[in-house]
Amino acid sequence: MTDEYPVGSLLEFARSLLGSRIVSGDVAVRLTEVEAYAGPLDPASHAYNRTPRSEIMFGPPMRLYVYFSYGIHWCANIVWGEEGTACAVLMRAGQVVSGLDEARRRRGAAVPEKRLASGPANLTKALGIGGTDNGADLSDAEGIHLELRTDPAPIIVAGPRVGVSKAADVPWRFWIAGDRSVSAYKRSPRAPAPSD
DNA sequence: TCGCTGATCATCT
DNA sequence: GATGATCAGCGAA
Repeated sequence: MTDEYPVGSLLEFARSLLGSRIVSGDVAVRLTEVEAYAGPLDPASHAYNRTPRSEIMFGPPMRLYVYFSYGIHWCANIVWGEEGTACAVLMRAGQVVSGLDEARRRRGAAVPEKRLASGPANLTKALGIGGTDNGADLSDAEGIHLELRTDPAPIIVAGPRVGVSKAADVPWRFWIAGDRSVSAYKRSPRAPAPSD
C-alpha cells in the first residue's frame, strides 16, 4: 500500500457523527459517543482480518455492520470510507430524542431516560436493531438512516476506546463533553498495562 | 461510587 | 476450545 490510509478523515467523520441522529422507525437517537475502527491497520477492529463476518466492512460505505457480542448483545457500526478500506465507527451511546415510548418498551419501564441508549448494546436495543439489519443501507430513508448534524459542532472530548484488548491506548473514542449518557471508561482486563 | 461476576453464543483458530 | 468493541446485579466501602 503506497496510499496513506485515511485515518485523519475517519476520525473527522466520527466527530461529525456526534450530535447527529440515527433514526429507526419511530425512534430517533442523538449520538453522544462513538469509537473509530481503522480496518486492517487496527488490531482492535474486526476488519483487522478479512473474514466472512467482517466482509460487510470491506464493501461500500454508509452501511450498517451489526455483530453479536458476548452471546447476548447486538452492537452496530457505520461503515465508512472508500470500498476496501474497511473503516467503521461504532455507535456507543446517545439520547433518545423521539419515540420515547417505543424505546422504553424495548428497554424496560424502569430504565431512566438518560440510560435508554447508553452503551452500544443498549443503543441497538432502544432502536430495535438486530442481526437482520446487518448490511442495511443507511441512505435509504425508509429504513434505518442517519441524519447528519447541521448545527455547530458540540464540544468534543477524545480518549481511549472502551473494553478493547489491543491498541488500548489509541484515543479514538469521541464523546460530547459532559454528557450524562456517555459510558464510564472501562479498560479491557486483557489489555497490557498502560505505558508510562 | 467502585469493582467483581455471571450470562451465553457467533466467530475464529 | 477460547475469546470477546457488554450489561446488570450484587456486595463492599
